Amino acid sequence: MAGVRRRVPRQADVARLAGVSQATVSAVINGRARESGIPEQTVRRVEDAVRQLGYVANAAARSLKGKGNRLIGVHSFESMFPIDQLDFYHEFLTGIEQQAVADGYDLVLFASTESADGRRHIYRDGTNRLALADGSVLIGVEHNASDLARLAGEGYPFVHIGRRTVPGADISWVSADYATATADIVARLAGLGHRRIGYITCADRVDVHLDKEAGYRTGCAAAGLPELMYVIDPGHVDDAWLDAVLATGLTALLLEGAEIATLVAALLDARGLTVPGDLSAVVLVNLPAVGAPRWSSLRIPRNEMGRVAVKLLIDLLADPAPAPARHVLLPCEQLDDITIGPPKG
Amino acid sequence: MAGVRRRVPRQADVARLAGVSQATVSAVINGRARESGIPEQTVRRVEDAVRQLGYVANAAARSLKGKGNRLIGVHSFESMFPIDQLDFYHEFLTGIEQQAVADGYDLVLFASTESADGRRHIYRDGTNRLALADGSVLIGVEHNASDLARLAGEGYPFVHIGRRTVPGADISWVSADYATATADIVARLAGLGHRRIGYITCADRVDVHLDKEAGYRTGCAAAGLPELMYVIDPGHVDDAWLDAVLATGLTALLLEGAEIATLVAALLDARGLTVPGDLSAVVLVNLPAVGAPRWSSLRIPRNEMGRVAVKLLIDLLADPAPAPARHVLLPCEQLDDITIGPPKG
DNA sequence: TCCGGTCGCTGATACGAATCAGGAGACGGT
DNA sequence: ACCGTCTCCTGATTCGTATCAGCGACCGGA
Repeated sequence: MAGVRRRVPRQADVARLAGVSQATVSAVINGRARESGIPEQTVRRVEDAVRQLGYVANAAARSLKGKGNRLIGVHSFESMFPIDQLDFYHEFLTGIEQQAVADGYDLVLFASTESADGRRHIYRDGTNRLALADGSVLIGVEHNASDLARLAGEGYPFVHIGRRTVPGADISWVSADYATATADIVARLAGLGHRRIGYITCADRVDVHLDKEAGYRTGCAAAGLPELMYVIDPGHVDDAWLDAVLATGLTALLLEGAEIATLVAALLDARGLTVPGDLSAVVLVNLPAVGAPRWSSLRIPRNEMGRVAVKLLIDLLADPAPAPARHVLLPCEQLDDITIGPPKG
Repeated sequence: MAGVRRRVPRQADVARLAGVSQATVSAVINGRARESGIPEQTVRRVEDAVRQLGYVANAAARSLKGKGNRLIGVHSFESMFPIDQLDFYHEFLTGIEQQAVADGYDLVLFASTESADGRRHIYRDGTNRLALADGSVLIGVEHNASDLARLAGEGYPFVHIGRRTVPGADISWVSADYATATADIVARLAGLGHRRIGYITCADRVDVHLDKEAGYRTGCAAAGLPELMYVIDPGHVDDAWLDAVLATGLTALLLEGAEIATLVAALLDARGLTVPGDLSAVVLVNLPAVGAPRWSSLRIPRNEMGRVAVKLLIDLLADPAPAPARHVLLPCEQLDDITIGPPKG
């Protein structure tokens, strides 16, 4: 850092240098020069002064006046770059960044809101730090319904990545169309001749799980198949449980997540059962590269979700009137067919 | 965003409800009640009013009043979340985020500065968007010396990740101690009996490469070994080249990067030579999980570099006087020994 | 009775940018 | 000479919060 650390220049400094008033500087900077009847020559003088001083508008002052500062917040309810979830946030962020680049926005990653337990809060010490940004994209499997409701109640513009329903609040979100994807998979299996398709899920279900469940039901109904749902506690699944499940004559399995898939894969393996030889299987999430069986799965369009969330948010920002919440469902591809086959026997 | 958009309450509203002045509300909210001599009873009245109205401090007004935004910028000279460089930025960002969390800062990822060619600039239209943040961390293998010099000249506080020397400017940076690590590896190989240790590098060397080169020279000098440097153009390396190199009696190789390592590995493989049986090899970068030979390599402490960069920046921010640039070298571990062995024969 | 000293607050002001009402000066018309 | 109009700009005010100087009331001591 060479040289003297001069005070950050303000509009007043620019004005002094250009020999005009602060109000004129503001007009020029905000492109209101023409309509304010400021001649080209003065505009140039101001612009030169801006360049010479390296003036940049103070974000706080700008948003205090109710103006945007081309800043989009990104808030997650846990650390954004955790080692063990590298892929998870990364893909969303990629999409978010791409769209921000395209629209000329910068991103604010809210990190200051983390409390001692590692959770992140929207409201902290009575302040809503998100207010610094023009609007925010919220991501997170976890969520704090009351914070979300409060944020929506304040009229703060935000878009949630992942479907979220909060009683009493209408929230804009972008989600993957799990329901349709799941129903399609059921249809596909039914088309191959499967008559008894099971769905294994976990006990603490949030919105995203409910979507898949609904899709499963729809798919079964459409194909005239029975619903065979198994709500399990991953800690208490053993051979006996598998026996009971297989005894019902299942020929195909949908599995809610990577953890469940890993568990079931181990049990099947111990039993000497093969996939898809003995049983077809599809996992309803993006599988991590390691630590999960290599089964057919869904491709959740995380990059697109990030992009669309930002696009949607910018739409909301452009609309000065309080617009109704908007919801976007993005199609969810089914990834390869390696563990889908005809029913055995 | 449902419902009536009622005005967000301010301190004045709280004050009216509690029957005190706005200044009193401010004092209570900022924990200055005791020192301002406000009795417990009044504090409670104010707190009740805060709860009743759901008052939340306006972050913009707050930081307008204070001097900083508690915003740290992160600028890279290319897209921050590129698919093909996932690991590269990710680890730095992890460290940066961790330290930001620890110190209660938020991060601004500058995305708006990207031009059509995908490069990112500090100065756009003559203005410096980085000024939005209190200070910034710059990352990037590429760099624009004149932009850096200008930024330093303006007195803008920043820390570069990776050693950078720019003529005429004194730049704070955090780097890995490549020189020591490289010298150590040479010493280690010499200790195993190697007498002819080669160093293969590329033509367009920047600061980081020069550090390793210096370390190599130091190591050779300390062990009394000859310097055997090969500056190659990755596009023009073939069997003939390998013949020439091997003819000099090399028993160990240091390789500048993953690309060079991959290339040499292919040539050795074609020749039926094994590592470390025929030749010991160490790569002087973090190797990617795929697309490179699994050779011994350096572990570049990217996470720590990110953390220390933020810490250093916050130090600089805390110091109102123009501090001299500061430089930090972090130790660089050598990762496993799988391709290091005694010289053949 | 008057002075000095807390206590418990309040009023005024500053932060930096946006906005609006208005004003000085030039110019043309009568 | 006077009015109206147009051009080009300025002063004053606003946003919500933090902070500081200071003020009235009350109390104890002389």
